[in-house]
Amino acid sequence: MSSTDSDGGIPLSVRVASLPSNGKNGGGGGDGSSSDSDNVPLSIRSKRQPASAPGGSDSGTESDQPLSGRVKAPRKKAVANGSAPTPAPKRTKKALTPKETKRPRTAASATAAPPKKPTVKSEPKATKPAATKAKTQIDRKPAIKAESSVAATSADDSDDSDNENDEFKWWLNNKDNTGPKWSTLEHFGVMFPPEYEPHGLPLVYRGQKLKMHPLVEEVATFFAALIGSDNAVNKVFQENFFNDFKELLDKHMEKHPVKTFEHCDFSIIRAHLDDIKAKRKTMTKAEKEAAKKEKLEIEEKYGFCMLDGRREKVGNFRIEPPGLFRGRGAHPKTGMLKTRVLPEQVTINIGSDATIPDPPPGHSWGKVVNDNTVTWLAMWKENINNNTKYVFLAAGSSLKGQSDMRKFDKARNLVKCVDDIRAQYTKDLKSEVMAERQRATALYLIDRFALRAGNEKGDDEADTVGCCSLRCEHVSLEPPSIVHFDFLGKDSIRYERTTDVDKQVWKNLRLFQKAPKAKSDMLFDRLSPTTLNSFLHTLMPGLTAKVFRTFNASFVFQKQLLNTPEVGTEAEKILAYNRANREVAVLCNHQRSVSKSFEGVMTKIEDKLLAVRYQRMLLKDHLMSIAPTLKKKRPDIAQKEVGVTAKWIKSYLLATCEVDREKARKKFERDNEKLKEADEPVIPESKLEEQLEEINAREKSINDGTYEPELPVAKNATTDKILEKIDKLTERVGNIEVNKIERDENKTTALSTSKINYIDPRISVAWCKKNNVPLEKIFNRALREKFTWAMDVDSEWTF
DNA sequence: ATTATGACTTAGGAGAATTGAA
DNA sequence: TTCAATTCTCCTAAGTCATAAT
Repeated sequence: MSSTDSDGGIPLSVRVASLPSNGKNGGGGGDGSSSDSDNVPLSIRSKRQPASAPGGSDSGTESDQPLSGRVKAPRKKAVANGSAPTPAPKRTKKALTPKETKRPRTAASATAAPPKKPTVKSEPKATKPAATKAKTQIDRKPAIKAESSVAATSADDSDDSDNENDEFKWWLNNKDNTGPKWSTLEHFGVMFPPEYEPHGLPLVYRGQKLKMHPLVEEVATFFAALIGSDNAVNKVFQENFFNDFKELLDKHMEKHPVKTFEHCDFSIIRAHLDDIKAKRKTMTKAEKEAAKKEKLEIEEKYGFCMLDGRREKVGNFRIEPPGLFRGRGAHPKTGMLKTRVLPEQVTINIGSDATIPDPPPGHSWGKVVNDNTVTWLAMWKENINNNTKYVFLAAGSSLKGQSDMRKFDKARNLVKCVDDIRAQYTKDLKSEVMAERQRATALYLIDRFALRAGNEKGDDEADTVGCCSLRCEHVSLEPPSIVHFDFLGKDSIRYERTTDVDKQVWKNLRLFQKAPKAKSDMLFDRLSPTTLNSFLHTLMPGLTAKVFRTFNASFVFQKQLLNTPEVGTEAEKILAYNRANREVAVLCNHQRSVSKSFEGVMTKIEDKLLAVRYQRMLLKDHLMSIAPTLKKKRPDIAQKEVGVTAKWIKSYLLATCEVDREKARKKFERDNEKLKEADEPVIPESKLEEQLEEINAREKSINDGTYEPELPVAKNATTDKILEKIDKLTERVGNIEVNKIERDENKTTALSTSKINYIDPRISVAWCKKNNVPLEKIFNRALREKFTWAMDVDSEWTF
């Protein structure tokens, strides 16, 4: 988002008067760059990059460079003696923070005790009935009054706080975010995936069937399930998989013959998996019902917790099942075996007064803590990268909602000071101090192009970068001020873009690339996200690099929404909304893979559109012949239909013949089948022949040019009726066209990510109110739930 | 000062569920 | 009703950033 955007007639009351960014114009050089950014043509979209490096476009040298071989640029000018060449000893600090590990409580002693409710310490209202004992779900009724829900919910007049009423409108109190995250917390722990059930099917090795130990078989089955996916043909994936697979073979099976991946044939197992899948498809209604019910029961139990006495939804209560690690892009560890998580590895976080959930029979929890400074309910370490996995509350929960709102408020705060900040970094672009100049340049990129901060990554991860970790090879310059970016960002999504930048920025980039730096050296060698962020803190409390992304996304969105037609159908308004959304998605480089059905679908839409136009044409022609004077009043009926050529009409009509024949045959078969079942005489073949003959005649007349099309209205319809029908068709044409345009523009752009994470929902709510568009057209259920806190704003609210 | 860890947000893809066209 | 296409949900990887450990 550029500076010019900010003055571009934005009605935002919030904007601060002066535009330092323009001030930069004065300094010369700033201008050109800023202007282009407001309407980034969609064509700049970058493409997803296949598994290898991006290819530095210009000299192309590096694109096939092995990850590991990459020379990491010396951060901080190689700070004295190349001390500790990275890999520092892993350590195992533990000792979870506050309180103490609660009574470890063996499975035996805990037995069947769902959260009993003597929950709260001091609260008198803790009326939990003993009845809870037998329940399998967390009680709906809050055990305690949320003490914080003060005024807002003040209608909390106890008696009937049961349902709707007790909805906790936390966003109406302005609570600060410091201090503990909760005071009481009860939950049922986590759900473990089912044990592996061996199928006993063999691996085929060099043509020989090999029955495997269950633990080996399980892993073989993981691979079999991926046959047909990109993973299965990825060399790194295969190698990593095979290493772990082989290790298990060696461990569990004496003298097995397996030596190389290439000779392994998993197809028998795969066939079995396909079989299971097919079987599942043919489940009866009753079976489906039963499965659904079971799922619901589980969700009812593990899916909720009691947080400060309120029932809240839990997000991912399932422990991740074992499988093959599917690292994205060129991840060095992709394909490795992600091992099964045992209860002994899981830490439970729960209120000190709550009943500790039972671990699965015969097991115990690794640890139980009562840490109310964090929001997670459970935690474990995953074996691939030694990362911590958490069980958090769902997106719609109050905890998540609160931090979400805080995030957007912070971004909104930036609206007020962004002009000053831009002025500051524009000035710093010319700083004598290298570190400052780099910082300013990086900040410019973050602000203009919504780049991520770009933390350093290890050699055991995919080589992706963000702003601070850009290497010289990722940026190529072209005088006088064109920059070409090409690098892999988060999730190995390629960022590719050619654009004009501020002249000083361009000069700086050239300076930062100067010899003796190599292509693989860091562009910003005097900068790290830490230093950048601590500088940002001095400009605005809580400001970090990522706030710019949120700010710019929401700001651009709000600005783009101004293109909503004031008069227009709902569809047109929604199109404008989605376009604004798309603009943001493009800015943030949110991509998705083109669905395989895309081309076909587009053709179909095109055909549908022409078919409707053809219908409309027939009616118009008819009207012109029976009431030629009408065209004075309705000039549109004299207008030609675009695209409906004689050639198209013919092929269309012929195609209908084919379709109709097919239909007739199908119907014939179906009818006869029914009759057969009912033991009644079937319709003779001749009947079908008759119908087909009719169609053939039609086909012939089409070919002759003697065919007289049927009108899509009754023969004796009045002109008014016909006009009415024409108007209906016109509306359909409009809708199809809108749909077509939108779809094409949407091909590779993912709108959801920005909608979920970057665009302040209050902008959308206000827009809906202003334009009379039902919110459901914009936000699905999950979004409405996630953004409850945003629903109250009025139509004039601005970001 | 630097690195490691911890906690939390952001991300795209797979598969399930729903919707729409025939 | 049936099938295909679209949308939604779930899943979990991959980021950011603050803070603890060294």
